[in-house]
Amino acid sequence: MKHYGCGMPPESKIALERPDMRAHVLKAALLAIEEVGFTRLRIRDIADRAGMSTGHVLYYFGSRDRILVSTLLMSEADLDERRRVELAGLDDHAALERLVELYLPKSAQDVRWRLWAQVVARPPDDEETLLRLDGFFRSWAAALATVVRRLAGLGAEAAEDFAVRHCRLMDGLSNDVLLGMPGHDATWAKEAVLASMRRELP
Amino acid sequence: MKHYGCGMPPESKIALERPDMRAHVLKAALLAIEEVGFTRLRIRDIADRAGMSTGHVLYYFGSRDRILVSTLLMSEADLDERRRVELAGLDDHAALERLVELYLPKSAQDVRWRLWAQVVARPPDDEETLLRLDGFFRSWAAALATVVRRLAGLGAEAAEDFAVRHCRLMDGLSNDVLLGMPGHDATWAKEAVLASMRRELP
DNA sequence: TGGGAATTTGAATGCTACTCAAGTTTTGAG
DNA sequence: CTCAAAACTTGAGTAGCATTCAAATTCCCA
Repeated sequence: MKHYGCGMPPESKIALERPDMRAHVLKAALLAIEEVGFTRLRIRDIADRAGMSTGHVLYYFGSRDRILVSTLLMSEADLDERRRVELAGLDDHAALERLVELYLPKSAQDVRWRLWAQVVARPPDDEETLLRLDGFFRSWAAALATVVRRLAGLGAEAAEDFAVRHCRLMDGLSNDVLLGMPGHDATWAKEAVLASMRRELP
Repeated sequence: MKHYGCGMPPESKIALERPDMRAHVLKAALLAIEEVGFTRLRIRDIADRAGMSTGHVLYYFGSRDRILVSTLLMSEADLDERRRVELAGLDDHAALERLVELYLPKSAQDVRWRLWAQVVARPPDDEETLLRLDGFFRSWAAALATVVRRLAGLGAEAAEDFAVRHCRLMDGLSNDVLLGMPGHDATWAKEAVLASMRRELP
């Protein structure tokens, strides 16, 4: 677990010397978002919680947007690991439901999903970051494909197609959860996905 | 076509007297976004193009966020009308494809979708605006349901379910288009949706 | 141990949303 | 028609934020 982000010192040639410091800042960022809320988040809030100055945070990450996308990458990496651990101990039926729960936002304030919304609204311009984000999506789809393959005896290709379509569906449903659309809470989203899955699975 | 937004003068009791003025500002906002780009958009850019002061724009709309959400509402209302007109002249098969084209973003810079991304990242807090946004979603789903009902002879309920699922799928795919994910352009998104639709339609 | 590179700071900069006091125009009651 | 209240309009002012930067400190290794 290292080297999440993409920032670098002004005229950099080589990434910074202390990846620990970067991870430390990103954890502070998560904490800050939870405490002050996403819309009120200032770099100052992150710096305070990381025990350093605002200038120093920007020295490592270059811009506010890069802090946020790096925080998302860390958050996805952590959840990727957590998913692996949790699903290993469940039977296929329970694993399917748990995967959906882990993927979807827990509420309109869900930090990981607020970060996604932020990144979609102000996308990074470097391809490497985009590919890393896509990698996490693929990891989710692969995990879902594995589960439904065993669960429904689908072929590899059919399972992959099913998985990708339903991950995209969850992305779409998440928009409404993030908007706080009346009646469209986390439970609604979960039921909608599972209903769609049951259409195709026996 | 009137009364798109939700802003009001400071201690308002009644909405502003000149809805024309509001529509005028919102058209200026669309123009400004196209010209200066979404990320660089300042209220000043909108005010200049509307031929008024920044203070006046804010007098009508209250905040930058409200301008943007109102612009989205206008954009959706226009597209709603345009969809109605265009689809009326097409056979069911062509209408299905055209509806998908109209719904999806045309590129990563698609103004309507950039507005959606912005609104999801900073959601409005008043329920009325949320319900109006939801109304446009429902309108899209209803239009799609009508087409597939005729096209595939589905029952009303099945068509509605099909339509809602595929609109959500398009929402999810749009995220990748907006991100500028390599290879995931407007054409990719369109093909992905149509492929999913063909799975269920004869 | 000396010096260059990396790190760290917080004050300065600059930009932008938002406020406001002061006018101008519109409206409608009488 | 009259005139005062309400609505409208302005641009200068305020405040808050991301970002820059010059200077100070620490680290590294030859």
